[in-house]
Amino acid sequence: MGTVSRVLNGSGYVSEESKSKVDAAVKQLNFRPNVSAQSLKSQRSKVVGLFVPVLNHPFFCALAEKIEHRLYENGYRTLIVCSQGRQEKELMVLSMLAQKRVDGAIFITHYNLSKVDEALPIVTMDRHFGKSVPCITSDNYASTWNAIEHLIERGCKEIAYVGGKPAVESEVSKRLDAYLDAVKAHGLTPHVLFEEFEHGKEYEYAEKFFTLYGDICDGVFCSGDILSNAVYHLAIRRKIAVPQQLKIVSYDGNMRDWKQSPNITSVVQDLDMIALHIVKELVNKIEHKEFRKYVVVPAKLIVGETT
Amino acid sequence: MGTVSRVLNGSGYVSEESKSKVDAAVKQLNFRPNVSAQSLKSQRSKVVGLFVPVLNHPFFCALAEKIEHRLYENGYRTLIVCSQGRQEKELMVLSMLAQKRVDGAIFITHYNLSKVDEALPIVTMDRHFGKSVPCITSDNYASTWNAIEHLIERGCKEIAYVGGKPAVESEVSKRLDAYLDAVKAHGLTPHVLFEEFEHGKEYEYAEKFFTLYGDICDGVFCSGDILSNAVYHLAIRRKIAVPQQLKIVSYDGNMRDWKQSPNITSVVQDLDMIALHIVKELVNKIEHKEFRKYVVVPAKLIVGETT
DNA sequence: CTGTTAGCGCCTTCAG
DNA sequence: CTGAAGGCGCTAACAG
Repeated sequence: MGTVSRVLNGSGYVSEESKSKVDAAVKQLNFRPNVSAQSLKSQRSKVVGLFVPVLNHPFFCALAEKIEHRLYENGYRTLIVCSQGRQEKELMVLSMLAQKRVDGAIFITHYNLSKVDEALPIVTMDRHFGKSVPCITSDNYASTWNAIEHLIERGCKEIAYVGGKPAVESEVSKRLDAYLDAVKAHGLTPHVLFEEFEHGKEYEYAEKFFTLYGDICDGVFCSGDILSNAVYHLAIRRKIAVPQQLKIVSYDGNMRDWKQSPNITSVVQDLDMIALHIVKELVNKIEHKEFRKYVVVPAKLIVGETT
Repeated sequence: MGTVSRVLNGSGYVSEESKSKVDAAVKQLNFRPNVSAQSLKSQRSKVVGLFVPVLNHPFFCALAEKIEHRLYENGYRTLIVCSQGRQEKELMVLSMLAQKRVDGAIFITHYNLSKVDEALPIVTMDRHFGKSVPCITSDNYASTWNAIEHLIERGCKEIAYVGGKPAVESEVSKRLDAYLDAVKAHGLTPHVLFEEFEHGKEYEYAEKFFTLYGDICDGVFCSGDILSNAVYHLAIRRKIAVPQQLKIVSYDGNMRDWKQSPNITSVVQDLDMIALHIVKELVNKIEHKEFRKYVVVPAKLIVGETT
């Protein structure tokens, strides 16, 4: 009956009497409107797809939690997909949008997605899909530059960069740019390990660093928490004193919240702000409002015990 | 048109000719069936709600990833909710089920949920909601017993138990039971810190442990990774040598995968198996098949550098 | 083998 | 202010 609908949605004119009758019946029967029917009618599901490469990871799980929270506040539920590098799961976003299962999608992945229709309500972190796909990122260049200067201030003469190379163009590459520029500006020699590597291979990657630069470097910048952990772990095993002989700076630093030892000096991204912007711009895009295409959130260096 | 539906669903009789025509048109128009309409008709959404207290946590994010993976393999998508102890979000499961937004729900939370209709397709980890709500858990009692015996074998004489007290009855309490029984069996004195505490307060909790038992204990069992990190961290700060003066065993041990230092001796739950059973029993329940009401998955002790 | 039809539950007209 | 009616997109049943 139309009146019921009006009461539930608070739209149109309803007498007080009918209203209370309906309310009573709703409570009595524990009635809840069927969302599939609502979605079918309204063409909106109020669900957003969140695509992450992995979830079992200090950075991604922290960010995912913040995003879920923000989406919830905005009336959206979060449908999460861990793509794990599988093409098939990556492509799912497109069919989920086509099927109207989700109203929009958030991409925190680094894998390739041929070309995406720019009109779709999609937002990315760190990636550029097109001129009108909003991209939220942290201030990779400036914050990495700061981190390198910090190492130099602490006396490092031979600083290495160890990081994964994104499979696609990404804002993350600016960390390497900043490193190279900073090292050059100070007249130091660059030592770079920058190759594609999978999540889960951090230890091997750290071993590679020691093989290549273990004997010459007194400072190292790592592009993520697991990698810096692995480097620290191997340093200890090789009887290299940290920070006396080797200083370590990491991007992310999310394990600081978990009382990890040692407290690794880190460039900490402002996840609250990042989540806020991701959700805000996505909602704007879904609702056809003005949206910002590129948002850069400042990150800050937090000095721990490894420098 | 009926034929289109038959082609897409591979049901009923369709001539080869019509089939290829439809296939061509589908490709041409990039047609995707609207899931809301499908759900409305079929009364099934093929989505499962996953309720976790927090996601930014080594245990929950690891388990969530495994569950998402299993659900995906079974044709279900994962709608994730971090309840963060908020009653309102906890209760959402009921309305999501009533609204048919999800076909079932998985509860990894420890908060209270008055009484739940046992007929609903719900599965829990560690909690008993009712006789016919499947509960998956690891072998808390036996594995904790093993951990305590391990500490004793390593020479500990004064062993403490430090853990959060679940707000509701939970299988997790069996860890304390095992500890008490094991300590008693070996004629040792129990030292227990077992209070309700929030995620994020692990450090304060660890401080409390040191205040109470820091001077007398030479071994400690911690009920989770963040807590054991905090205990280790404080031990180092207080110049207590680990493992020489204080041995630490932790439940979970999920940060081992992230090359954390030190490698903490841990009771490691079999997350693959747990996720497998959670999803299997939930799907059984959704499809009205036979399901197991109580599944206990063995956990195993992995010795690291803290004992 | 295929086209038509009815109905899933809701919301939004449009009459009354 | 309220009831009736149509249609969102799909699928199952039925008639051809």
